[in-house]
Amino acid sequence: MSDLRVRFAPSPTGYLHVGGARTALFNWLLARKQGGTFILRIEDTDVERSTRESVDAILQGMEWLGLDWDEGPFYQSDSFPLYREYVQRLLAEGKAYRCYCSAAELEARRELAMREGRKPKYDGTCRDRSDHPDAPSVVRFRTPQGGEVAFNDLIKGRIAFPAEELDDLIIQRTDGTPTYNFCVVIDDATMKITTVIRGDDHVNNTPRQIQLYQALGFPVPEFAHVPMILGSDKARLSKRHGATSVMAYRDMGFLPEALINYLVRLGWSHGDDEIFSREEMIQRFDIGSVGRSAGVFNPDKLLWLNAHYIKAGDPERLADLLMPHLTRRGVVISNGPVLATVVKTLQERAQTLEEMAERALFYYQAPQGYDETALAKFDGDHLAKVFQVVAEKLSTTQAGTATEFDAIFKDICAENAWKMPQVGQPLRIALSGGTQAPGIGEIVETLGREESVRRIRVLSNVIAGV
RNA sequence: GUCCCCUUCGUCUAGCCCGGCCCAGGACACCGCCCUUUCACGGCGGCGACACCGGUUCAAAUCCGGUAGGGGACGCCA
Repeated sequence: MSDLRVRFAPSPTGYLHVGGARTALFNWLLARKQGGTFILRIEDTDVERSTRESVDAILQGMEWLGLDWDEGPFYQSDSFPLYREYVQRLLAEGKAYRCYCSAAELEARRELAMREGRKPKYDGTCRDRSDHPDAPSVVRFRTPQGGEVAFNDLIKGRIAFPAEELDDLIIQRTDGTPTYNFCVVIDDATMKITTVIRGDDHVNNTPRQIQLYQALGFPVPEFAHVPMILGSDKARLSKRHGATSVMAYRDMGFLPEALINYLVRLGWSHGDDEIFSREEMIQRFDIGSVGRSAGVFNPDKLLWLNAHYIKAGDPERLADLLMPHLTRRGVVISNGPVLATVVKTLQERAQTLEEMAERALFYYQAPQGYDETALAKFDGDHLAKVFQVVAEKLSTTQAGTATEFDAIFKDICAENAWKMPQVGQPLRIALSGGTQAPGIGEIVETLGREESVRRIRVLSNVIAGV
């Protein structure tokens, strides 16, 4: 056990995306490695955009990935009174003040500053006013001026900002609700977070948060800013690069362990290792080994990892995970082969569960049509002969395993002076409708002799024009 | 515009802190060959990078300086 306390703090304005998932993963990994505490906090201070659906989607994503939290989920919206209290305190101590500038005025000044090439920061209009007009106001933090604010980032090293860069940020809106930068500080402090691991896009917020910690008399935690994830064009990853939602990957037939493995290697490495079990990840993870530069999301590598985990996966579990993909295709498996045995014949041939479902279809639905061009490579007489011989052999044999069936097909080849492809291809077409399928011995074993013979006779009749 | 960050194969990265073992290693993708009962799996091989310029040094991917490029932030969003 250690006193390390980390948190993942998403805002519920959408689903859990891969970037957030990776941040959550790094937090989780560090907590598990050090025996610390992983806290889940929902940052819903933006009442306008936060939704219950998003919260559910995020929790669902976390659960699917197996990122379990020790405390929470906590909702910032439950702590509004607490934030108010701290705002009052800063106000009373003169560390914050009321600002009566309207949003429109501010916007205009920002634009002007921008156009004149100046930093668009708040000009301090209300910083020292002593009147108290009866008008709507926000509360601003009186940020300390002079010197620099620096911190030692666990990933990026020392980062320093001149204090002049920091303006008086709003900590409480006109409607009385607190703003993000203020809430995180209060929450991280009261939740005794020791290490803040979050996205790169927060580095600029860090110095102002540090000033807030100091003004409030809280100890400053450590920070680790993880680089962003980019799309193939090196722009921030977004929907136009493909799926970004964690759950979308589940629906596309990815295994959670594949996504996790992919994500942990995006920005972090341990020598030349590529495959990590959950335990290995926890054992080897080290926040200091996270790279400093942004990384491009590479779907091909994810696919490769997924194929790896499908190959290595337990057929029973895979069968369970495959079910929804089959159901979506209207497949009823009750009258067909046991799904786990079907899975075994497909594990080496599918990169995703979706692909596996597609390839599994023929086991449960006899071919409605046949690959004509593949069939055309053989003449009718040959086909008729092969089907006749095989059907006969199959209906009389005692064989039951793929190996035994394959031996039978070899014998048939020898007896008739046929090459294996001359027998294998026609059979595959009769059994599955096409040429891309498992070995014929495997198919016969899982389909069963009876059904196999039936399918062979059906094609045989089709060819004979019956 | 200002501030902050980043820069090794197409991509993820090892190496960089503690210069020589690196004419730079692994993985994905791609190409070729092999295996083969189709499709895959697998095996073997190939292609392919230290952003640029200068400095320090006997020696630099590794240290220093600059340039360029990319990204992020600048909100009564988080």
